[in-house]
Amino acid sequence: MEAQPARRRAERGHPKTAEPEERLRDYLRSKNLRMTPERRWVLQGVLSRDGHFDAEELLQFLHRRHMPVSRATLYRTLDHLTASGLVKRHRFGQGHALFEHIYGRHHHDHMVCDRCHSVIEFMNEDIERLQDQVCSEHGFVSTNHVMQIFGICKSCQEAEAKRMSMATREA
Amino acid sequence: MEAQPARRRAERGHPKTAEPEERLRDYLRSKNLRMTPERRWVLQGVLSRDGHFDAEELLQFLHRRHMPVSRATLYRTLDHLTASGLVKRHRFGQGHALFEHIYGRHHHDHMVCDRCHSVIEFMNEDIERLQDQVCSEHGFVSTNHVMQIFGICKSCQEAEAKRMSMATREA
DNA sequence: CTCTGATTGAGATTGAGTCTCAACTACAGG
DNA sequence: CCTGTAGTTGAGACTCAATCTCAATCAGAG
Repeated sequence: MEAQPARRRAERGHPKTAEPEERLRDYLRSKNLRMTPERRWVLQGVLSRDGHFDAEELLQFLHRRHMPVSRATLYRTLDHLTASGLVKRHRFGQGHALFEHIYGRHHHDHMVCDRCHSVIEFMNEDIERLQDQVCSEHGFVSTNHVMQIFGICKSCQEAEAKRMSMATREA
Repeated sequence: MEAQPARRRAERGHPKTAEPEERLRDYLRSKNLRMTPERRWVLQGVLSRDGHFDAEELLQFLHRRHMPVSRATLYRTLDHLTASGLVKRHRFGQGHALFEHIYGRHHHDHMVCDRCHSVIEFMNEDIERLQDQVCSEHGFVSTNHVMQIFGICKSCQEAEAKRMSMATREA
């Protein structure tokens, strides 16, 4: 919320990973952990992905890019990235977890289509405020929340409507 | 929302499972599925549990009560109960799914304590209304939603505060 | 440069949940 | 009350995301 020091301005042109890497390093240091090439690679991979991805997908991506990280290390690093607030882990109904990097992004919630599994992001200040209110009513200190609305997205509804009208015409 | 037929009134004294069983039966019939002892047992077990439970726990409970349902059948039946709107499935962070029966209960959301894993239920009309509003803004038809707030509950905060003050006194 | 405790990866392991299939059974229709 | 058939069950095999093991390796403070 405070004004950025002038020094920050000079960094604008830097590679996108420089600052988050610094943040990861700080986190690691605070836990007596070490920066390693593998952790750097995972961070890079995570930042390069838009939207939601799963661990397997990221693993493939890293291998294609000649950043050979083992599955074990990938999961371990995703835990650290989550703990350091650079990444968020989701569980949308299906089996496995999905991740998204939240560095430099605003908080948002999700609508998930039960048909096509597409994900719509949204954010509503009023809801957020009410959530805080509910928490304080219960003396609960919130560190995080998820809100997922499941249903049918607009285009799936339209597809459905079209299919219905076709069927009716035939009869 | 309509007035109940007079016939309903006479059922007040019936065992708690009679009406939900009817509802399950209707659902099964609509899908060309059959009512079986196993499905009845699972329904009974589910209704007898307050709050959240996992599949394994329910399995043990049923076996103790001499209602020997296999793991496969339990999962299959929980799917049907979920589809018929008698049960809700949750995934609070941890690995496995938790269930709760929602027959005769009002919709509610959850706060989950990261320390002690206790779950606080809450319900806020304003939030619900805003969610509907967000959906209609996106032409999204919602069938279901989950909202989970993670953080530290009141009693864990107090425990923490006490521990801190002890530590300080020592130094 | 050295030493120590953190880190890594291959592969084994876990565990929730699903699948298979032969034996069984609910129930609609005689 | 039978009978036929299509749905149901359970033991155990299987899946697959995620975690664990442990010997070899390495980061980084001093």
